[in-house]
Amino acid sequence: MSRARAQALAPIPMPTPRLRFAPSPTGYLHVGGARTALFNWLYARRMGGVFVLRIEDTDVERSSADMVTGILDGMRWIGLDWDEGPEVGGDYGPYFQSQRLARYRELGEQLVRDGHAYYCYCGGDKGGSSQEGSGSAGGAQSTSYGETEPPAADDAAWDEGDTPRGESWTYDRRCSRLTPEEVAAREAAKMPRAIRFRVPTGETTFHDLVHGDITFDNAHIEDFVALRSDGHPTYHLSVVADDIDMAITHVVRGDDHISNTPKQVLLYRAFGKPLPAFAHVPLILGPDKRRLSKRHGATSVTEYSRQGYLPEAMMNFLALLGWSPGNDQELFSRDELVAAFSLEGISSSDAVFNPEKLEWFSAQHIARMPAAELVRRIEPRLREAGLWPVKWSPGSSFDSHVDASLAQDRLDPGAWLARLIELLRPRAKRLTDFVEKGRPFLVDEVEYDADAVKKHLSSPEALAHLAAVRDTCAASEAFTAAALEPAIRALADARGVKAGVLIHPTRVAVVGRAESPGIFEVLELLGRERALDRMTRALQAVRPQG
RNA sequence: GUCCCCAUCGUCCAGGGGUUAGGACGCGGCCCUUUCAAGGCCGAGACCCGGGUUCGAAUCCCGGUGGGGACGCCA
Repeated sequence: MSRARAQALAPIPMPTPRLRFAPSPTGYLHVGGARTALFNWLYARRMGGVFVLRIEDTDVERSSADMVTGILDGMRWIGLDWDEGPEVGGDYGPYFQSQRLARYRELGEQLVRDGHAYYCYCGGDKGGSSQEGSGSAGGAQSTSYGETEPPAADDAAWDEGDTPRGESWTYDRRCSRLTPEEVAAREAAKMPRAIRFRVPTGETTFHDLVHGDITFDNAHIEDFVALRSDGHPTYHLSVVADDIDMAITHVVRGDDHISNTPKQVLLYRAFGKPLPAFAHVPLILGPDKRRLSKRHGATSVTEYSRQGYLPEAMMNFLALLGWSPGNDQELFSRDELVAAFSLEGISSSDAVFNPEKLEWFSAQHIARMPAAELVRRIEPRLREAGLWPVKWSPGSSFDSHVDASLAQDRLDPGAWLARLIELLRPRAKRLTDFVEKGRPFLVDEVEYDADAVKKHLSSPEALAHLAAVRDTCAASEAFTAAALEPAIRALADARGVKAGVLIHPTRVAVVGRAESPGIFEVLELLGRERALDRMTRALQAVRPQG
């Protein structure tokens, strides 16, 4: 606190915050990565800093250009833009690690020269690891069922050997002890060599903005490979090299990187560079509390886009998954999030992804979206479903399949569509709902739901009511909700029934379903011709059975 | 197994030495109502356990338990 005061008195020039999101293009953008990107972006925007997008494609085998495109699209969909990176460039490029390989090699050699690393000729396998435990045959870790579980009671003997049970298999550093002659011999033999970092003894501590100080005993840190024998860097080297070269000030990433951080801290020190600020954000879990993955269903943001969730909702939802403004506000626009965001608000415990709440956010953002914008978002979906009712654009004429009587009523297609959307809006959770619930208004032939017909349109009484309603509607001078409602209510009185008794069959007749927006608005929107026609046809279709 | 992180309603969060422990999603009920929603109101629902510090602990400390993550020439 006193430091903050001192700053207020005599501002220390703070470098512009530079944050980055550094996805590996080995898969689509999933919600966990999206949230990490979001937190970085929010903080950069909040602080007036720079948001860098860097593609970590050093794993040539698993990376692909398609995935890069997918990730970029996913970020754009959520509403994240980047100041430096693919497609926009920047002063610290290139932003693909595959284009920075020379730099990593240079840095790798520098580590060796400075004594922080050494050449390792052990090859791709783990040769030189600790001996296998006496009981473990095979050594295939992934099928560890029986042999990794020692006998419970008489396990004292397991602890006696010089390879204590449970010791992690760390590289035994054999190549670090090679004499210059031995190294020369191997070089002469052109043996492939990797560069391994020489982890010093002692402890490594770093400060984490969400977890506080975290300390690791270096004894638990392996002499990790920094540069592979094929000349490609490992993640640790490339990340540190780039974060240094790109002047990254804040590293905000998933909790799963905490155990990588001490290795990277060691690299920063070996390079003689100051550490960035670290903030490790909690992970997003599935309902089973395990790390979110494909088997939990949709995890790619593209999939949520396809399912019609609003990107505003996704951003809002993701922001609140592991972060809080400190009060009870939940609904945020993008600008409000930027204004409210702080690293202090990030929580330290993992969060379970709750699709139902995401859907609620989506409904809330739909409810708040300006009408014109909503139409713009819905249009491509209606077109795709063959339901777009306007020939060219809002303001021109209706497509042929929409009732000519609408044109007679001198309704502008854009206005008509806007009214339809407003009727649907409070019932919509996703953009797909507008297609689904709007369909009866946009087709020539309604599909009749069998259950609805059975329930509301099968009895002789219901059909008689429907016929009466049709006649009343036909007689109504104006085909508007305001005119139809009193007329139909009066009809109900005259027939000695509640209005609902008339309305149910009418609804099923005109939209084919038991649910719809208010029936009077529905009738008005449908227009006289289509509404009467549907009632008539319903009567004809059902009568023979009644 | 080893190391690291974490622990408030089912879920997401707020709070935090003395509170009727707050909000949201979901759930139940009521209101509104022509249906379905939306909206409004009400309700059920939580501080992991054990020690310690303290007049007082959900809150601070320690231990346990539980959960998660990491232990690659993947990122």
